[in-house]
Amino acid sequence: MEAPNPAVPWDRDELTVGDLATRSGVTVSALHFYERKGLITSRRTSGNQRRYRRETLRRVAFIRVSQRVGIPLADIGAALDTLPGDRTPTAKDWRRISQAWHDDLDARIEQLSRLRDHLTDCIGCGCLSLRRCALTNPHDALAEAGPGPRTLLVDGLEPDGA
Amino acid sequence: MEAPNPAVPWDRDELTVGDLATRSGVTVSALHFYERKGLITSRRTSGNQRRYRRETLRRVAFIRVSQRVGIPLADIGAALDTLPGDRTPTAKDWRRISQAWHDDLDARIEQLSRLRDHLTDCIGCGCLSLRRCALTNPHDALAEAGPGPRTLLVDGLEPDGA
DNA sequence: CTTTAACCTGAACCAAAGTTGAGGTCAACT
DNA sequence: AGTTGACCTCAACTTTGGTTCAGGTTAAAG
Repeated sequence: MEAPNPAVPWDRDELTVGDLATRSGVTVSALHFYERKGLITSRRTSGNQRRYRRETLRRVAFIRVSQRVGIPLADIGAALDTLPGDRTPTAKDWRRISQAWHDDLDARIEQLSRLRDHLTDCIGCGCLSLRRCALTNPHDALAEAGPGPRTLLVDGLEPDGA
Repeated sequence: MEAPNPAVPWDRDELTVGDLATRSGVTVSALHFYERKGLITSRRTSGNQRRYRRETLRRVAFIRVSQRVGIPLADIGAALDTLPGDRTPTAKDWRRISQAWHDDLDARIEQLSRLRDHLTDCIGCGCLSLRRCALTNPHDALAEAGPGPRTLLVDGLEPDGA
């Protein structure tokens, strides 16, 4: 409840983009980028400069942590959109949306572990490319992930003698 | 030892790009792409068409398996470059270079697990953005990975009341 | 001999997550 | 009043792993 400045230029206890950059450890260009993507928002001063609420610091922290966990920005944005718009998010809110990342992480760890085990088998048998190897089997559930190949591998390698 | 054709057009037991595509499950455009990147090689017929040795089938299988494990093409290429150039790679050769992926996979699983455990802590404490949280600590070894931020987070969030 | 399928090259385009640069404005200090 | 330094926008460029398209050639089948 301090005296508000008359021409709304500098509401003290808002952050400039530079402040936010320094304190979040994210570059200014990245903050602009996040804003274009709708992950954070700002008001503008009479001089068209951005001013962020302090709460934004926590949002940016969440974004960075999420990226570190391997979540794409689009998904992070979708999660942030589930936060209440009418009030400042609480610890409980953050806890809720973090839980989703935890589950995601679990799933990815499991998937990588399965992949590793298959790879171990393949190393053991020395084939690493054949129809009896799970890694190259298009009917394996793992084959569904990832962009690109129509199918992973096809029969007929072994008899060709390569 | 069948009779070789006089004008070298079709050495029977080489593969056309279409053959290779069908049998490896990789599109023709991707094969062209791999070749531009030096991951596979071909000879050309008198009519400028590609002909692949059967061995290439195994190379392509290795490429796809490696991608599935999450290795970038550049690294796959580097690994393939360590294969002997003077003879057809043996199962032992493939075993050797696959072992590197296995170790890589192990390391990534471990890293993700650590990340998950940190996240669990953060969910527990409800902070998910503060200096006492390992996930946002720039001095954490995990912070070294990934492109972009100069540092992950900085002190002073908590007292600001966001 | 003609038609069609497969092949060739090169250029343009896609997504993600930004960075870099040009050209211009705003704000604070001297 | 002038000079910094921080800010603004918009456009172009980066990397990775390809795809799609246009325009042209080759090869196999009828």
